[in-house]
Amino acid sequence: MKKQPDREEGEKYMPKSIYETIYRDLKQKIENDVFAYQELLPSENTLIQTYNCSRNTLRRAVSRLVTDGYVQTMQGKGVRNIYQPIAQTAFTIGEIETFRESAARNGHHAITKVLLFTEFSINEKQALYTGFPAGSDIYYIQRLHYLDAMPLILNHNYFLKEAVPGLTKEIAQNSIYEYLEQTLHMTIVNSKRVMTVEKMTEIDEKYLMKDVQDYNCMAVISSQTYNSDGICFEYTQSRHRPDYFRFYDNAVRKSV
Amino acid sequence: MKKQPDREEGEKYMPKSIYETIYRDLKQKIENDVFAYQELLPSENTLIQTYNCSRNTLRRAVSRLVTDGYVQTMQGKGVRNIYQPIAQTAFTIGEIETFRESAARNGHHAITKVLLFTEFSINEKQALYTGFPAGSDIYYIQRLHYLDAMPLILNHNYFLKEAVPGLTKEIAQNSIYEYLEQTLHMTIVNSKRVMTVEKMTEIDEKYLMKDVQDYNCMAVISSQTYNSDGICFEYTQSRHRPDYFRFYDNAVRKSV
DNA sequence: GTCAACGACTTGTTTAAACAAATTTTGAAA
DNA sequence: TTTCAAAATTTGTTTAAACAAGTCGTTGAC
Repeated sequence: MKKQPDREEGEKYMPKSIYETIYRDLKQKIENDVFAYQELLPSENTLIQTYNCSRNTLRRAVSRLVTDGYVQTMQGKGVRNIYQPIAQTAFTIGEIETFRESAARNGHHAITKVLLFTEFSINEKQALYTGFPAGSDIYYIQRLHYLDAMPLILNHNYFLKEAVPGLTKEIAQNSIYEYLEQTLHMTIVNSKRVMTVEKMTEIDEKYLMKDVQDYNCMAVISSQTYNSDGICFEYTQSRHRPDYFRFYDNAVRKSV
Repeated sequence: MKKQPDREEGEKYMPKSIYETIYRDLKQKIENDVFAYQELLPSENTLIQTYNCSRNTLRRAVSRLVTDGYVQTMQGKGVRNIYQPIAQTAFTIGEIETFRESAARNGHHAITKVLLFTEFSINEKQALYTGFPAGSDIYYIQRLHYLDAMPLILNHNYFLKEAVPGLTKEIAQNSIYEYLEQTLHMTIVNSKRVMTVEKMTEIDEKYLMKDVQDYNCMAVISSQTYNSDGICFEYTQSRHRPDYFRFYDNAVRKSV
């Protein structure tokens, strides 16, 4: 695995680094049962020969599998496969990906409906929970996300206007992130999220919970997203229909 | 930063690796505003001289800060501090830590009450959601966790008996994890978790939700925990009082 | 046969070096 | 002064090497 080919214009995605190529290959092998659950993967030395790479590069790939909860390393013993496929209800969160991407990945059909598209300036109260300084000009968008014709998520988006110029209702109806990345060439870096359970609002009731009996709460994910300039350009509150909400996570024990 | 001293018996914790020492030092400096929000940290070369370590070791420390959402690296520019302190409601999840540890870290007083301590064998139905093979002998424990005299969490613990021998009601009342680590010398490695919102049960109502108005849901975290032998020795369902539940997370955008 | 020591093999940590890629600074030319 | 190209500085990727530490099987002494 000596060199990676350059990526061409419009070409399908290809990992730009060796360790990521190896990571994806191992991950795919684990998902497809090439390595059995609870069995040891081939040793570092073996995999180094398989991929013809250096030890550091291989270890870098494996360490990502560890944080994904796919494998577990044991000093002196080896690397054990602890991956088990999960029964998916509607879709899986866990990375930064769009509703569309997430739906497609799980074989569903996604539609987005824009309920409200407007602009205003952040006041003192909003500054507290959005993290934007008071007085900032923002786009405020309410969007309803359908999965297979069923409304599942109500999003309240706040986009910093100076960081995301030219946003329109049409873009919001398709994919805002596609616009950010493809047109504005923005690079999304990370997203700080807080998950809570909140009581249903009238808007929730009207758009999401008509058919849902008994529940009076929503699963809420509030997030602040940063781009590669270190600017927090988005605050979003995602209100999920509770009976279809699942959030997956893997926690690795740090040395105590 | 040439060598780390050996850890002595009963000594207070000291990181056993150089990169972790650096990670902790930088983290603490960020939390204490030694580096201002949105400012660049000193460059790699500067920090290498500061800590007298190699570039790889320093970069390893910084990469943990990235996954923690503390900093953001920008090729050609530098490393930007994006840490902002969070207003904590009751406590923070995000790592594998005990209720006691979590409470203490946030300056609260924790009490645990054992509601039920029993043993049985897993049946077919339970095998589905616990992940234990049918027929496994397990301890089943119901525990109520109080924070500052307020009941917040109701835990349903399933411990694999052969992996966790000698568990008693007394241990459950104190700290099971302390028993696992100190007495059984077990090493906890990782924990796969799923977060959902579920309707309140009679038990929830009886123990947790007497004073809580209007909510009819619980925040539920179901987790499977693995030890260093690769054995899933624990399945736990944690049912949280919704108005005090917060789950923090930082998602890093992987190359798209 | 038992047990300890050794060696082989595993993953974990650290250093060093070279090159790539992105950005900023410098400085010379216009 | 402005402009542009080169140089310096920054982080990103990869290789190589050495040693540490944990596990396991073998061997040999008893």
